[in-house]
Amino acid sequence: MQGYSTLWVPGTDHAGIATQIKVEEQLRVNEGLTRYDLGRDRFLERVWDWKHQYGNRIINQLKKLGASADWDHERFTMDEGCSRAVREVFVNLYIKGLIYRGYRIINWCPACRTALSDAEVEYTEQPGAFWHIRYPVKDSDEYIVVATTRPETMLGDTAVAVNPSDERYTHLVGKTLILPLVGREIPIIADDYVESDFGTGCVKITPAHDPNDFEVGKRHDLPIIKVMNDDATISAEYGGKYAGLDRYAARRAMVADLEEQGFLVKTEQYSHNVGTCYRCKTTVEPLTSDQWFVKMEPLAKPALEAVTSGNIRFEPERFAKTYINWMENCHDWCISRQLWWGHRIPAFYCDACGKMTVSKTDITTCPDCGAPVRQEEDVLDTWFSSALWPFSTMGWPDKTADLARYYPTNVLVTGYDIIFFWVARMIFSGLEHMGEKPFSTVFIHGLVRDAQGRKMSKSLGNGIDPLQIIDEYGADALRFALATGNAPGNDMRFSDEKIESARNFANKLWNASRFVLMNLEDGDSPILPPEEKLSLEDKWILSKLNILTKTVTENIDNYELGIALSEIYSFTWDSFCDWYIEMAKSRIFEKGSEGAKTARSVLLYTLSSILRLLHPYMPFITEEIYSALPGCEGSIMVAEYPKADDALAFTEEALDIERVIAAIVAIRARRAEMNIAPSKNAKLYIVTKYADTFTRTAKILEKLASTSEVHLVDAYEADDAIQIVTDAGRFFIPMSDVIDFEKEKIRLQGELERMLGEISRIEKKLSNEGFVSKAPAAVVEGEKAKLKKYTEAKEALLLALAKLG
RNA sequence: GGAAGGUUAGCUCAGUUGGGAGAGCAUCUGCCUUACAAGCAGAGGGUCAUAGGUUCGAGCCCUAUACUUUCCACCA
Repeated sequence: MQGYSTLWVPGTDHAGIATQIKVEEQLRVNEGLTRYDLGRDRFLERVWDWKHQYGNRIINQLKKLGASADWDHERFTMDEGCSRAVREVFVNLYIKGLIYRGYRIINWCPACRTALSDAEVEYTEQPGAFWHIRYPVKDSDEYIVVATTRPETMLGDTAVAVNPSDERYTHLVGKTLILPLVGREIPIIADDYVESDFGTGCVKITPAHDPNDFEVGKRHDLPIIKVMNDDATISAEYGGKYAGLDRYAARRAMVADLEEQGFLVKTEQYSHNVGTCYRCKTTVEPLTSDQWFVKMEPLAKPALEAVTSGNIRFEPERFAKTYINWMENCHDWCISRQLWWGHRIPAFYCDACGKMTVSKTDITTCPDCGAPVRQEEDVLDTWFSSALWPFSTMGWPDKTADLARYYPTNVLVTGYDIIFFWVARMIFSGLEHMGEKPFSTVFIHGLVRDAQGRKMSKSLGNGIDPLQIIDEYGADALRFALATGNAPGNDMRFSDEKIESARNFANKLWNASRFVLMNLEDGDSPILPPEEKLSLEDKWILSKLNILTKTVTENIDNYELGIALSEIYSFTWDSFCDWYIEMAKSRIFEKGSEGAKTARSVLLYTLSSILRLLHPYMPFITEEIYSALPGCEGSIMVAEYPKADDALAFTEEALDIERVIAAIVAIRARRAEMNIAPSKNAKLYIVTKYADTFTRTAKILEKLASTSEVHLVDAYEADDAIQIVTDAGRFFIPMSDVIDFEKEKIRLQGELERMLGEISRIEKKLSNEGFVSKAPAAVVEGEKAKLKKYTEAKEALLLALAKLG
């Protein structure tokens, strides 16, 4: 609408874990099969079937919402183009040494049977116990007590650590312990990682099942003993009598045995944070495993710099801190997943010669020895492909026209919950592979919660189906409700009241439009007549519209969508409907008159402007109404967005109407207070120094204040007042109740100052010879016109101030 | 443990260079006034969490406290 070429790429990612779980569940429930029963290829066919059946839902929801996306440009992370980009990136990073394969400790979900990245682990506070266990020192009566929340992992203990400065244990460092239940000998080591004042000051070290222990193990060159299988049962190799038991069953059994054999010193109740799988909520088991990683340090550095330098800006700004904090502290990114649904890692193993080949294209034989190769079974983290979205969707690695035109893009809009998952990774991926940031501004919005403020979730069943809301209230109402009364980045509660109010607004706009349309005559258009034909109230609404246009544009430019919308709302409802239309009626109903024609033009002009200002928020109703207006050709989608025009700033006239409105409000209030029925007309005597204003608006007063006669009396003294004369008596309203002279004075002075500022700014500009000679003539003329306008406004303000004394 | 946010009308929330305390919903009163009862016209309702400070002036800026939400890290 503002004439820019824009692109919104709609699309979806393949949601690796979530989708695979869903299809596996379907398979199990409907056919009693597992994915292994089908085998990889046939299982993937099923997933694609599922994708084709349900994958369009999001897209359809977007369409139903009226999203103005480029639907021909729709992309999916598993489509051909995106997949090609994934391979390109993977191989490039591998060659650069930024992707490596390693035996590391990772987060393992025993239910999904896959590795998870750090970001995919959610911590929840859970009650647990803290078991204090006695570890006897070899060839001695001494012992050490360790405290643990996961006694089952002691099967994999390869040391006990104490703090080197902890004098209680100094004499034991270097000695050997006998691991209870197992009988294995393990050393006592000293490491700064241990905090003396927590627990007993002694930590059992299980490098295979704890990330910190893994680090300690590396430092002390400890063996890694992995005691759990992929399904979190105890392994046969190291499990002894506990082999095959589930981790929790093993825990119970071992605690019982420890107690029986006198190793259990005490059991404390203890509440602690437990990592769970973000998809299935199963408690994550840290364990060592062969996985693929992205080396983060070299990527994080420029990504950090891009934001700290302001090259990429977060809106609202506070989210930059979230981002920076994460980027500064992130570990290497585990990108392999033991799933089938996803981009299969393009690494090929030769069993004959042991060589591994990473390749952009599929290979069947080893480039070294010619023997057949087998491809890596693992797939990539979904976010690995989502991270490439800004360029993978533009045809990269080819140098396409789209890529040249739309990379980098301006704004990324997303929720704060995926700043780490998505935004961070798009930024470092874009910088690394394109050599340039993917976008300039990250516009963060909050989350929609239910009416009680809870996060929407499947288990609570408190989610909202947008399609159902749209069905009931309309897409425009939904959009309005989501945009209004909400500051950027803040969560909002979704409630029926809110959407009903939005629906009512749409209804109000519809009815106002009906009024305008049903009163039109042939030849009417939204083109304004010359200024001298405009009435006071015309000038008032046009001035207000002009201010509105300015405010809305400024706020949208500043990403303040909610403020902009509420301005449109109150202008439309309060100013346009409640006052202007009511004021215009007296002229409108004088069919065939010049005044009626003018009023219709102003109605059309204002309505058309409202529709265009509102269109980004409420596309459907605005399009529908706009298409019915005379002089509004084509789709509103490509109509020009209103621009502020100071030729329509009628400051003085607007003030006059504000006074009349104040008077009417005061009269109505007094009537209501005195129980004068609205149907009862009253006579009005206005004693005022604003006689001129009230003369010109007598008809409006008559109608909107339910009076039969309006009499004006010039005032020479300061005893201005409105008198209401009815059968019931005579009521006085001091003019000072209607117009707060002091406040008005302050307001006018403020206005005057602004005008003087504008005037001096323009005068300075015009006195600059360079500007006058070099700027286009139209621009110079425009400035001169503005100067004239402002000067007039200044005179008017001075006059008004003089009136106030 | 670290960080960010919140505390404003009965409820849900706006309030962006410090000067008017607001909206929607709810409540009360009166109205089917020829666009609209999903509406119109009135009305009531708030020591802007607390305590200090800066300022002519603070919901807004500073300091501290209380309560609360979320994120990150995670002590075995």
